[in-house]
Amino acid sequence: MVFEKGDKIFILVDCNNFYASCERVFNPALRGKPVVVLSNNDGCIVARSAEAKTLGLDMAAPVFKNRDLIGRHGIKVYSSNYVLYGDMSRRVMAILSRLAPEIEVYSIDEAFLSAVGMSARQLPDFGRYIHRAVQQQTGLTVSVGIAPTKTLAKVANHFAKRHEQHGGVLCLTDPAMIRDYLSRMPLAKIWGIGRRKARFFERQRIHNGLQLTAASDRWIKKYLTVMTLRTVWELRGISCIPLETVPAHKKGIGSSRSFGRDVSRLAEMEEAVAAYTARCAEKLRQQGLTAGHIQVFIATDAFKDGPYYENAAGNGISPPTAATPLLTARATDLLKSVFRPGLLYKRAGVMLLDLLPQVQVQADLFEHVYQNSRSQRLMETIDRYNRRTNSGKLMWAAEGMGKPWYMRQAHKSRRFTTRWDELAVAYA
DNA sequence: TCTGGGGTCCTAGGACCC
DNA sequence: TCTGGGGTCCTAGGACCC
Repeated sequence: MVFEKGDKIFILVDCNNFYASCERVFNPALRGKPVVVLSNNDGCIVARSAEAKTLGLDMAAPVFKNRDLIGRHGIKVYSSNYVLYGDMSRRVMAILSRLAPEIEVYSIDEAFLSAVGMSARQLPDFGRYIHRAVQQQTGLTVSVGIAPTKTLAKVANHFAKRHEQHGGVLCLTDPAMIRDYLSRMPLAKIWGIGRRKARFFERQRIHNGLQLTAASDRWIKKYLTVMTLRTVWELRGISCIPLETVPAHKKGIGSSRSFGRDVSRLAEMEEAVAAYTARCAEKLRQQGLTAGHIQVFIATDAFKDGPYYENAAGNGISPPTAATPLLTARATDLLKSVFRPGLLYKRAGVMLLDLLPQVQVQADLFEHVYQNSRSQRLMETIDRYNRRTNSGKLMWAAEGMGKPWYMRQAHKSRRFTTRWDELAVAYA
């Protein structure tokens, strides 16, 4: 049988331990050693090499609770280096785009591919070819899961990653084989079923993927959502989630961050909010969008004893804009309306909503074009400079200079692939 | 001392209308 | 004695994903 347009086959390619592997590609001294990468602010563990997993470090575990383990085993610790990971991701996606006719970049480290014009017998070979190509060209190892629905491709990928005998590639097209693997698939690991729903199913004596496929549609719709029903159909082999080769337009663009230390002064808070607004506005302009609504939120430390405060305020912006100074002025006003003196704040964020393409705004609001063009040219110039020099060197004075509230990043590696002065050095 | 950030989607419930 | 019901829009909150 040959898969043609209309026949569904999905190939999920997922990088193993992506962030930790990126660190290792440029630092051979890390081969075979346990490596972990931390979240922003050096708070939690967000990526672990195979060795680190074996030592018992959990995903999303706070670092401070694992200091002992990290010290005892000489585990190498890195702050997140998104410039490096983003660039490695682009390289992987470029390779995959050349290999398959259609690609959906699903996240920084995974993509779904289609397999049009290929026979069922060729699929495993194709999977192995992808595996080899990415390995040779980037030094990163991927797992490949192949199946008739996206959710089953995720299941295949799950086993390809964990069981060495598959060599990183598992093709699930045979119904008996699918049932066999589903019977060994823990519910909480199924795409779309989180911990919460898994617990619900356990109480109903449903313990694995195969049992879930046997549940009745009526029952699922009654107690859960249509989303869960879709997941169940996908597990039964009926494809409900199509390949999205064109990225959907964003509904909101946000930037939020925990502080390196508590912030209680309004002046410092204003700097942080200005900095987050500038970041959002930059992302906005990169995508050729403007925002018609802005939201600001601030929060105290949720982990501390005592009351937790989270306050948000939002407002419409007319006409919609992508100009940093305008957005910052609105954000500052909103901040003042929710800020309470005397509280120790730990986190703040800015969210831009009601996104509208820039061209549309100009067409609709003809009379504003002239007066906006100056600020638009300024924005373009700043963005171009920062992009070209790959730094955020041009910033707004409102962001402040010292940034005493800035997040901790004590273990950052170099930007090996995007900065000449940070290239890897090979010694003869 | 120390616990991420950026998204999506669905549902419930209130307001409002006819 | 008697107190509708259906549609729509909005928002807040929750679950989930990576």
